[in-house]
Amino acid sequence: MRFSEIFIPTLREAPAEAEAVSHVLMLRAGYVRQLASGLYIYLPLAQKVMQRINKIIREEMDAIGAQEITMPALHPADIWQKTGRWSAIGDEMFRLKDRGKREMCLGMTHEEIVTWLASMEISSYRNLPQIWYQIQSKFRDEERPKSGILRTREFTMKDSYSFDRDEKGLEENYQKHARAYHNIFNRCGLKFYQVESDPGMMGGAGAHEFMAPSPVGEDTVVLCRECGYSANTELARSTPHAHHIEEEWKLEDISTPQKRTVTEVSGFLKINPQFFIKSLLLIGTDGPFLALVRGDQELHEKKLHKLVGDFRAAEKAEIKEILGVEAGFIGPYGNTLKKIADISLKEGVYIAGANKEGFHTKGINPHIHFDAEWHDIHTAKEGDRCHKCGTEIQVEKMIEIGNIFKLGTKYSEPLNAVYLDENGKEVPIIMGSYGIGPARIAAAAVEQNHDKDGIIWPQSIAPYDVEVIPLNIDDADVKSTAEILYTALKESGIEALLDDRDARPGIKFKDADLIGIPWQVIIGKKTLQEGFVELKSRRTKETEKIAPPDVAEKIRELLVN
RNA sequence: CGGGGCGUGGCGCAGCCCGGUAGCGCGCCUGCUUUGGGAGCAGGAUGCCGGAGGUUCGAAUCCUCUCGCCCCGACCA
Repeated sequence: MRFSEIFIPTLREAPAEAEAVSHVLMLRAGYVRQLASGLYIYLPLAQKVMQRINKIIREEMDAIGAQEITMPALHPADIWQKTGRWSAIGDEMFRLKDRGKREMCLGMTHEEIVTWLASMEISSYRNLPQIWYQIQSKFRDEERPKSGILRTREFTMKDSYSFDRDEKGLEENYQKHARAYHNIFNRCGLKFYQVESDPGMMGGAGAHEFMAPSPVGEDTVVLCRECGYSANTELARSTPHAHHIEEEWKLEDISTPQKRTVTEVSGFLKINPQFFIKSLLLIGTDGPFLALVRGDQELHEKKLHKLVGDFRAAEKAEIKEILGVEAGFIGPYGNTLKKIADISLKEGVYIAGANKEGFHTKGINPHIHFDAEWHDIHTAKEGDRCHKCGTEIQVEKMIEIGNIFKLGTKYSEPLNAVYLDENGKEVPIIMGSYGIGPARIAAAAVEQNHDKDGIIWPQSIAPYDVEVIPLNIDDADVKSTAEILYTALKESGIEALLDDRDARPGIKFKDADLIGIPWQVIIGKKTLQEGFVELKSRRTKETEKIAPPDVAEKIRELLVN
């Protein structure tokens, strides 16, 4: 393609609204433009990148036997009503009515639709297993779209769905997807991790996320370099590092006037927060109970929710009523409330509220002074130890680029997607659902591959393989060499962008670096008189002199590796 | 849903407090010169100052309402 014939509106300065590096660069390099909050237009270069990403996705999906289909983006409400998600999902779903006043929505995902299809068409175990996938638009009325194309209200997603007779089949298809995803993200040149994740409202038995490390990521992931444990902090387990005090603490109430929070009391007594018990009075479905975590830890509400179901924080008046003292002085010692304590409190001696206005109790020994159910209910953080091998864990921000879910029968049961087994017995289909965000692959690739001058695309998903840059097209030799090389490259099956603009060298260099095509062939008058052109790596900026006839061959070699 | 910020030529911004002819840089157009890292000179075009009301002789500027966008937190199927 010729630069003069492709629309690449580069910007010298970054628009003020962009914050994330990938957003700034994709705007500046002329890849995308914003239509409205969370709605983006993909310009020609971005379109090329997306096509290359989607090609890789299709190849790997096809390789595991997945079959591409296309489902509507516009859905009738009744199917969503049958699974309960019509009401379970709130404002995040775009809803509308058709001319007949029938309720409709724009699909946020396609479990309902694909399960409806399965319920209509699959009747026998002979029809199973199946994997169906599509690359389709999804709509989510995000409360806060952000970071350019990372979190938008309309986006394309590769979503696939597996249908099996039993758990064993599901497990096979789940692992097939995991392998396909590894191939896809590796081929796209991303650094990524497969981590355990919370199935959330997708429901079901198990889930993993594929995460690309980046400071603009919205998820936090716990990693153990030693044993490989990796999990989203929304469920990650860890063992907070145990601390021991030298001196013996005897059980005593100490005066802590007006000191309520752990930070205040810890500062007042000059004792580290890890020797405190943070006591939270919560109201569950069976009444009030205390949740206890170590002073330097945070309660993980999702973990607690899994243990006890719905709960809420007690109000001020309730605390006074139940414990006879105001928040800030409550503690586990000296009451018979049900207690759920974090495992980090199992050992050691602690200070906690004395359930007495203005006092804390020092010397509380968990096994002697109170009973509790022991669980991991803290939020894993940097410095904690791996719960599997004891190594210090690391915590990193990451972009979610894909996920895989074991759904089980969550959708097949309500939508009556069943098959008859060999015995003529009706059995619900076991399902899995698997997503990839192609735009997030692109954004993550830019986040992970850029420098001060612009984007550095991984070869496989770059909009073009090579950019040919004649520095002065007024020079007949330079111009004709560029044309000859451009043609030769094309004939070798290499996708080339020829900067045929009548522009100064500086502009061409700057634009080329911004756009980020991995190889540049620079044709300058002086070097050409010596019989050479230059081949430059966008990433390393290293330059090699090559005779023009050898260029196509050399680049083909580079692309293979 | 809480908190903060911003809307002025295509882009980045100043002007707003203290009301009085709408400015700067970049980009764009024309000509000449230039050509290895965003050129120089000369000339030129482009603004319902987000929108609606109000105050005033007069509003980009003051007041009220509204719409949009961004950031932090919460949420995220």
